[in-house]
Amino acid sequence: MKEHVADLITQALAQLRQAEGWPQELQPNVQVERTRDASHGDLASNVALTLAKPLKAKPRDIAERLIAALPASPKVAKAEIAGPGFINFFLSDDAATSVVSDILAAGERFGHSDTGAGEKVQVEYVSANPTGPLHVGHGRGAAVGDALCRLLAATGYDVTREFYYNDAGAQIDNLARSVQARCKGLEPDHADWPEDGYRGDYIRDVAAAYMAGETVDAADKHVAGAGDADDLAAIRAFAVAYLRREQDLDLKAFGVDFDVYFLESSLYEDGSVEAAVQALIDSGHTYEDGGALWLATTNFGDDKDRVMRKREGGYTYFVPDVAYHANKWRRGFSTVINEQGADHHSTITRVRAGLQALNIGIPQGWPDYVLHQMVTVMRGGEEVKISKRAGSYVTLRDLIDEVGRDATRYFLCARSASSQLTFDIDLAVSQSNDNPVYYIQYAHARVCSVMRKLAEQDQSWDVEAGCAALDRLGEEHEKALLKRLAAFPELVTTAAASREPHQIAHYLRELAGEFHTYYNAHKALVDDAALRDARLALYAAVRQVIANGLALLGVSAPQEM
RNA sequence: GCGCUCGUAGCUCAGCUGGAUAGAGUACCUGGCUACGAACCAGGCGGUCGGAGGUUCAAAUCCUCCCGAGCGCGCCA
Repeated sequence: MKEHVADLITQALAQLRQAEGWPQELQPNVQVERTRDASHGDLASNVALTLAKPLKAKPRDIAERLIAALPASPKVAKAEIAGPGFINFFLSDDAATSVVSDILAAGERFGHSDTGAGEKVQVEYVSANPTGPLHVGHGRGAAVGDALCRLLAATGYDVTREFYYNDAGAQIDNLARSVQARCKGLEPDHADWPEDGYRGDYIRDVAAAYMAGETVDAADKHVAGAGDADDLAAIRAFAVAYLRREQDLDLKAFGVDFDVYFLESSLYEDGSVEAAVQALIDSGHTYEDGGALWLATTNFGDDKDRVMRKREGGYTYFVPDVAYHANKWRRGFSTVINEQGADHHSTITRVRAGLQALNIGIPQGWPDYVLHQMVTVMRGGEEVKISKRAGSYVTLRDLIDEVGRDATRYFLCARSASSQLTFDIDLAVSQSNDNPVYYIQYAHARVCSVMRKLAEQDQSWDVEAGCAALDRLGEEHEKALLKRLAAFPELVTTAAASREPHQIAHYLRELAGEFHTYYNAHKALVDDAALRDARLALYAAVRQVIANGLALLGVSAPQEM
């Protein structure tokens, strides 16, 4: 509809270039937007305002001529000048109500598009180190990353979801030593406890399982506890498998899946790290200093050069990271989005610099990043920091157990990722009008309930009858709903393009609110059969869009609550 | 000190990427179930958009400088 109106304006402009002698080179970018205020019509354009300067004329005069030159359209009832020179368009009744039949015809695909044209996109998210349970921060990454994948898939991209396991670094050695210490009965405050060891209670659980000879199934591996407290390699393998399993269970409970689990260790095993190092050396951007090998990332915009190989030997984390991203590029992902906590933002410049240094055709600014800020958890007006399981932070499992999957997912992706998030447990668990998740789900359940009621009254309704009677919709509340519903497809497109799932959450709150208002103002089950059919069609359309929107967030749409 | 993010109603946050009178929820006050589900609705109260300049027809939005908050700034990952 936006395109249609923009097209009308463009035609009017073309005519005025002829009739009024307006300059041929006058080719403004015609913008048409949905209005916020119903008194401003359905769509509005600011072209006249942008033309005022080049034409040296008053915006309102220009608007007047444009309106006079607009071709007639069955979709537009009227166009009028408003304010400083806006042109407001009021849709015809047919054009406004047609969205209902569109929605009911498209079903769960309404709002979906082929914008992405099948382009391969990879989203890497969560990527937690296998050194402990997932915490709230990982939960935010999981909720945002998953919603992002759903948005991209809905807009026609071929999405690969990937989880990167940092299973090869010093922290894993630290994990192994921590578990070993527990195997030997040491407590974190003991003099022989490893420096910077992991102190959480879960380490004790891992040690106990190892000593008891339990078998852990994680991914495609089966690892049995050897029960030998002196076998560090065995402890290490067992601990990693154990914690991976725990994380997998957390993610499963959260309803988050991945297509690829990529192991950092595999980059060492298959020679990718060595190959990347050699390629960087060959690029001429490396040098030796102080016994270490450096990459001159300052050649690519970094504020200081970075160490690749330490004086004592061994590569820094940065090197496999470059190898990993080169691997992503070679797998054909023209777009890669890394969803991470903002505390890792400093790696962005250096990874991109490393990829530029490789000189294998990777564009500058590749890959994309979506960074989420910290989450603080509140309960009873106070910040919660302690978790029984982890010893130091609130785990994702704690949250899911306490407030449920739907509320957790909704709260974690309902805010813009770039803002710090306060997760209010009291609000999330409240089954009352305080809780936006239930508010939205309730709107969906309400429509289902009305449909059930209809069946109880032994009456029937179908899409065809509803769509045939749409001209009966004319109440202000109905117009508002129609307008809101019509905005959904472009919302999905812009939310995907700007990588902002929270836009969907915000939209759903508004749609649900308008539906509840309408529901209270007008009954659907009226004696006038045609009016009833039309209103039920609108109900069904609202239900469909709520279901589709919630699906993009990974939140369920219950039939009853 | 440098970099990234943020600062909007008492509180939690939107603000469609520069548009019209800055919006929701919550809290507080007032009303509405003999009702297609009250997990709901209607009304009221509440703002120098952190501050100051600048850009232009138009700035919460873009630029500069301050103030404040969070996160980074390792031969850790």
